[in-house]
Amino acid sequence: MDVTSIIDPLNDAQRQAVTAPSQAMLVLAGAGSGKTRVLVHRIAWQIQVEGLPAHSILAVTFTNKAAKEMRGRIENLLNVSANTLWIGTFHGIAHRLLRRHAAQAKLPDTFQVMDSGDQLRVIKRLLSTLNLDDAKWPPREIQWFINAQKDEGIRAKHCVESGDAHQRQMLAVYRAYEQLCERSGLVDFAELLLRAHELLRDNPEVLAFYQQRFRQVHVDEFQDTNTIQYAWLRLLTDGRDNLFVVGDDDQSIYGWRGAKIENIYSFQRHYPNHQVIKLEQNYRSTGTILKAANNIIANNTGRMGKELWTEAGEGEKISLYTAFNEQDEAYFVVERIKAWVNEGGLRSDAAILYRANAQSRQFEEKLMATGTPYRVYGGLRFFDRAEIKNALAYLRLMSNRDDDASFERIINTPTRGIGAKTLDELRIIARDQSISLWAASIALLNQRKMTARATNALVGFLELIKQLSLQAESLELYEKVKLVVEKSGLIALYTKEKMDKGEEKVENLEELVNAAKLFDFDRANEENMGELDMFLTHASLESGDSQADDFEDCVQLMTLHSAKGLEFKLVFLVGMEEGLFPSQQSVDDAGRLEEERRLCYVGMTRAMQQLYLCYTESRRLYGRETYPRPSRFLREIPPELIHEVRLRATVSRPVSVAQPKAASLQNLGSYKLGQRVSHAKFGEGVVLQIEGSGAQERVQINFKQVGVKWLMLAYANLEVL
DNA sequence: TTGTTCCAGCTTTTT
DNA sequence: GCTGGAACAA
Repeated sequence: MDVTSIIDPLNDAQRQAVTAPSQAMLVLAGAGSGKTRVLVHRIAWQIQVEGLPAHSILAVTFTNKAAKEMRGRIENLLNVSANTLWIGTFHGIAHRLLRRHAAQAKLPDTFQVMDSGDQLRVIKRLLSTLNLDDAKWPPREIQWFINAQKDEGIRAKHCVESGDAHQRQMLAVYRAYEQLCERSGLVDFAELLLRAHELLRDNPEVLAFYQQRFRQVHVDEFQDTNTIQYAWLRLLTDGRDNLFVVGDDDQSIYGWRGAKIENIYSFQRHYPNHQVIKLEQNYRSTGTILKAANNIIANNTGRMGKELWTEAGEGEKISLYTAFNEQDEAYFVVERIKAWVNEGGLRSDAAILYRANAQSRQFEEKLMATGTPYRVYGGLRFFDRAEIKNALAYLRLMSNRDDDASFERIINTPTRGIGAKTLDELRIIARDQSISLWAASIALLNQRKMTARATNALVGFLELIKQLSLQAESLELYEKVKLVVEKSGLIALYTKEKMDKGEEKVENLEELVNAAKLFDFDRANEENMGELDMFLTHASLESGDSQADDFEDCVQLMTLHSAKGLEFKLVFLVGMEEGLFPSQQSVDDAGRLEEERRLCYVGMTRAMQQLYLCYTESRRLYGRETYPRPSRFLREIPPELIHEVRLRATVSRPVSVAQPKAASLQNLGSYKLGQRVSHAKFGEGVVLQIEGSGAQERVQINFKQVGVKWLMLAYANLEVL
């Protein structure tokens, strides 16, 4: 067997991790140190050299993307298909266990997974049936509460009632929510993990089976595991020392959603025979970038301790740009990207990273204005779109009549004359008799108390669903989807919706049919599920990319969080200001501040060749002009690594040359960048930028007293000093 | 039922 | 200051 291809591409530390005998192992892998490579090669090693059958290996990741990549790379390395290998997300694997052992997990065979949007809707509805004012009980807060409890493994019945009225009410909602999910056969994301944990904990024969089956368990991004995920891993590997985890305490940036960095420390206590291997050689960035990143992260306390190094050279200095305001910041970045492209760089090798999504707009506008293609990450995903969720809700209801969340979603979409009144009655019956809305509809019709119109409308809806189920029975999956999309009236609804929005929705529905056609049922069809249920689960568990892979070469815009795991030759880290990064909400809490610092570390280590840091002296935020101080993280970088960009020279534009026709107004040519002017109301200032021409010509002025403002030249009545 | 107005909220995100 | 959602009027 060809072992060389597995171990040859590895450095010493990596090889040590890959070829170690089976034991508990903690691989502390710094940014860009070949973390995924170690996992992939470790698994390949076990199959090819240790002779473990592929089905006895489990590998868990956080995202579908990571799981997919890992499977692909293993198959590539071994040159065989690795279907029997269990690689998936925590939620995906948990779901698989629950499907296989639905009865032991006390779930109906037809249970459906709901995503966080569905969950929020369920909670909102619950609040109204409980007669709780959702202004006083914000649904999002309750959702957060419920998920946080579940992430800690706490069911409503385990919660200790404190005297606190607020907490008691939250608990009451939690309890009601659990009942509703039970009745509707709905399982939310956190529930998947909690149920799977309970399944193993309470069924010794199931646990024993999987403990024996999985001879090796691997975990990626271990620093991001939460309490219940780690508890689940411990059950699976109890007493067997076969847990292999890879992570980086310095890259833990999801504490706010329940990730427990402490799990890394607990690991060392729980598996006393473990071995720790540090991967510190970096294959991504220049020496300068690493030095700066190391210096920043060194300000955190309680680290495991790691220092990245590289064999590559020092590289260029880190550039620091001080912008007047966010417009100027965006302008500068876009100019630099243009220069990069002119020198032969790819746009897709350039990334603009920011702390908050709201920051993207300035950059988008400037990129748009210069005709530079770009892609913004994040935003609505395919399966999150309203029209898609509506179509899926029809399919769900066909599969499971008791799915109240879907029932509510589509009972009057498209409108079919079933109003709030009928719905209210249904809810009351459902609540009083503890039955589903579907069953309540039948009960209500039997009472024969409704008006003919309402009766007809309701009967029409029930009949529609029944008819659809009947007709769908013998059809292929994609034909079922097609049938629903057409017969439900959704296509008709969106076709007549005005503006181009409706057209897009119709296209998305067609895309859904297409997705069903391409759906790879074989991939995971060992579960006892029908094809339709598989597809619906797929829709919940993999919300799909926000846009289909666009092969156009474009500039990448994303938050620092979504940049984790990626790398770019040219990186702009923008908005490096106190209050923005670190964010205002984090500065008072040492723990949260350290998480912000890790985020900064993550951002900087994305850069391969060139790193630009930017901050502004003035920024419009929530409609207010603010004058932020430079981020403290900037001061944590040794000054000798930084090159301050002297800006005006590089940014000035030949405005008067390019726009000779702007001459209609008297002031042609008298405004240059840096020109000192005076305004009747704002006083004295300096011209920063000039835009537009003729009556639209505007100048940006930094006033001594009132700060930076844009003024229409035609009305400003400026006096040149 | 739809279009309009009003009002709160405003880090980060995957599953 | 903008956006999305909910309340309200026609």
